[in-house]
Amino acid sequence: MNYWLVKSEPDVYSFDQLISDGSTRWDGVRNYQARNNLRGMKKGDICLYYHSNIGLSVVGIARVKKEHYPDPTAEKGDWSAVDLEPVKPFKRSVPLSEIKANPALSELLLVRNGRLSVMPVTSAEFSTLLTMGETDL
DNA sequence: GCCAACGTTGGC
DNA sequence: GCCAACGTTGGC
Repeated sequence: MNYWLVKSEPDVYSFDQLISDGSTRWDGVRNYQARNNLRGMKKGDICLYYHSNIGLSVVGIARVKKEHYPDPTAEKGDWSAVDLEPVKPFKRSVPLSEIKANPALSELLLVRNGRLSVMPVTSAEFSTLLTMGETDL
């Protein structure tokens, strides 16, 4: 079991939208590092869901429903997509400011590389974030 | 809306 | 293979 964090702008595709859809195709990634992370996802892996631009907080938990396959939205190039399904929203969303302020999360790639949209999270970081979100898996 | 950080492209 | 120029992302 591995843990990940995925970013989405909520006015493009929010966690609430994922809940009402039941599942979604996570496509459109055009960054090699993020793509390689997508390819590392196994079915059942857990993803934290982060709202960028608006909200700036971790808002919920999703799960890998289908492992990577060629991204149908890619007209050229070697890109991948996965399918995600919602698990549950955080009881309390965790803002970026708190994440940055927490020494236990200083190595989190969200902080270290603000532009990466799909990233691995360690199990320690994951449980820290769950606690901050007042949520259990 | 601005700007910093990062990634990509292309000339040499 | 280096590096300048440019484009994009995303926080502020």
